[in-house]
Amino acid sequence: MSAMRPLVHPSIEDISVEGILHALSDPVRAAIYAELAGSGSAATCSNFLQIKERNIPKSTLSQHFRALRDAGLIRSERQGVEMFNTTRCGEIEQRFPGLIGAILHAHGVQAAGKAKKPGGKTKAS
Amino acid sequence: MSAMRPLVHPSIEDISVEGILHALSDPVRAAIYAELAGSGSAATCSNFLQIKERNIPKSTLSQHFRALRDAGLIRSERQGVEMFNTTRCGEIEQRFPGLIGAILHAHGVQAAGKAKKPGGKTKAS
DNA sequence: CCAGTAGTTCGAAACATATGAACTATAGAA
DNA sequence: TTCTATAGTTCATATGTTTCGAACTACTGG
Repeated sequence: MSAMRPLVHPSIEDISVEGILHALSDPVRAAIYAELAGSGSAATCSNFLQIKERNIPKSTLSQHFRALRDAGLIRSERQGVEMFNTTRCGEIEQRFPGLIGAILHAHGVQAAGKAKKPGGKTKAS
Repeated sequence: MSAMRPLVHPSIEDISVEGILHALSDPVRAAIYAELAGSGSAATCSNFLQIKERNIPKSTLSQHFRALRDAGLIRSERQGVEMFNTTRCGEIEQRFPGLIGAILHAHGVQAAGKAKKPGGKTKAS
């Protein structure tokens, strides 16, 4: 029982901004996506069992990859026993120019800031 | 009982990309924010009781404004019995250049697309 | 002080997310 | 072919988040 659904990728027109933002608003998914986009090459799920100094259970990782796929951010293809995941940056750039670049850049800025002052807090109003 | 907490705005350094993306991944909040950013002027909560052809209950609206405020996207100030809300676009642009612009632009692209083909769907793979 | 308006808080229901255990899918060895 | 190992998925459930009506607070002008 409980068949394994075939992989579904939304067509480019069905990709929504809300979906993209939601998918990338999770720190683990953002890190996975940044890594995939940065390397420019394909990677398997289990390359990310350790990320951001955390251990992610593989069931959770699987869900994260599904979220990225459903949002239209990545394309996943089975090759033997593994899954190869690549970003769909190019397509998304066509539809929403500058979006992915700005988000990745912002994540970079934030990471750089954290590295400089590890525990820094300033007053809020 | 149940005092009313004073308004809190995160300082610019405590604003996170994840927080911004999460706040703007909700269609209602995205619409509110786009409106605020587009007009460039202040607006009260109840200006948005109708938005995107939906009626939003005011308790829900209040939570949405809180989410935007906590994410650092807007600044709210009480003036008499009303709240005046303005975006913090300028500050965020300093910290995360291009981010807000790209998101607002993407929302614009998406709205334009929807207007053209109201029920259009294409094949998924 | 009273009534009216703007927004907030509370509590419960509806929805979403994370994770261990059990599963499917594939490859290669025996 | 059957057995074993590896990679990922699904399911059940516990935990967290979101929504929204009802009741509240805060302020203003009689």
